[in-house]
Amino acid sequence: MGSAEPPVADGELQFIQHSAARTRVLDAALELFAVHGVSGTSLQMIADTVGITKAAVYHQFRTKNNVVLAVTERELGRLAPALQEAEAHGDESHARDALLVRVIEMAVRDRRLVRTLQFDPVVVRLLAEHEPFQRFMERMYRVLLGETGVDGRIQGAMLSGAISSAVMHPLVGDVDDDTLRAKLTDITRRLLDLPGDRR
Amino acid sequence: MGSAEPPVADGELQFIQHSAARTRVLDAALELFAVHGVSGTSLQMIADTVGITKAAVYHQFRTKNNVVLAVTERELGRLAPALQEAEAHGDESHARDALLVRVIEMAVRDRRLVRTLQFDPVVVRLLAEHEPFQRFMERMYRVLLGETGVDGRIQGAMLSGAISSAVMHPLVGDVDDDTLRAKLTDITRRLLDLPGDRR
DNA sequence: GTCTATATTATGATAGAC
DNA sequence: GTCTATCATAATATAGAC
Repeated sequence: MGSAEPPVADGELQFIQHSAARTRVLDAALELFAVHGVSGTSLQMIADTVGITKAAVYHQFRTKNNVVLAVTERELGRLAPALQEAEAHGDESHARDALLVRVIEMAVRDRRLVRTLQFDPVVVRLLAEHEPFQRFMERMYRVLLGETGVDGRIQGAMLSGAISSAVMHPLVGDVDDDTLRAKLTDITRRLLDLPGDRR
Repeated sequence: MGSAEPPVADGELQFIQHSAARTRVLDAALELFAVHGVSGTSLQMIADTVGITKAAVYHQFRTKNNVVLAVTERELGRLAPALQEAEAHGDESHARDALLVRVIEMAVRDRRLVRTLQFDPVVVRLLAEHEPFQRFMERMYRVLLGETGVDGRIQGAMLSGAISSAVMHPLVGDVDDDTLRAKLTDITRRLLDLPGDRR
């Protein structure tokens, strides 16, 4: 591992502070990923967006894959504090609700990024292959769903997709953030209460 | 428009019969798109999977984009009969339910393809840019949602994502088709009834 | 319908100067 | 931290023979 690059996705996911230059690259990459997908985004496009050359990007990240990793890690890591708070919370039901609110908040605010983080094939493979990501998502679902039988897992899958889709779907492109957040929170809460009133 | 290629996505979406050679290409393309995404899939990969050369693929489709178009058109077109039936149905509520069942059926059966058709950036752009696709999706949502205020659109966005996600999420990878279809139908019906019992 | 061969451009990646 | 220059490879696409 080179001296320029921080450890990538080993240990627990957390907030990671990047240098200004790296942050510019990651911001540009994320924005481009959202529009063209990861595979449809070249390092040249990223470099052009930042206003530097490819070589300068390679000074910050050894491979394109490391850019994808860093982006995914950074964005997922933004949920880490909310997750930790929820896990520390005494009341299970309140913890779930609090985390849900934070997840919806982030999804609504960063609508454009949701498709990339949840559905891009490259990111999906990353999430499946790297243990820290898996562990993080497991913790998320443990809080959001409680114990996970078949019903709970189907429910969780639907929930995650419903939230994602609700913020990125063309149907709701013109709905403002506040309205969307409110409706989404409301419907999601009811969805979680559906099968047998599990509260 | 060349003599070898059929009209692509003008007029209404419908079942389209392709030649055996074209069908082989489209099948391979769809399978590869599902794994690597559209941008992550090259014509070389498609050719290799079919067992022919790139040139042979180009004999069937003038550009890669036309392959993507044809794939999208073919798969979406498979819902056309169900949509027409539903539109012809007298009772609005029964029509909605019948279409829903067909959509879920197809989503569950072709789990691997859902991510591509619903979320791949290239396909999403296609759907947004080509009128026939837009018109088709409008008709789908008209039947599934009835009149479309803000609430209905948010609900529709959630519904589409919830179904998609429920069939493609790692959480439900080991759930068999029958179980998944049953639970999904059940939860979806309840989701549609949620805000103010709109039946 | 499929092939070989080729043109053109873009891609991920590296070396070394400033 | 950024640059110019370069490399090897892979991409989309075409021409023309069988």
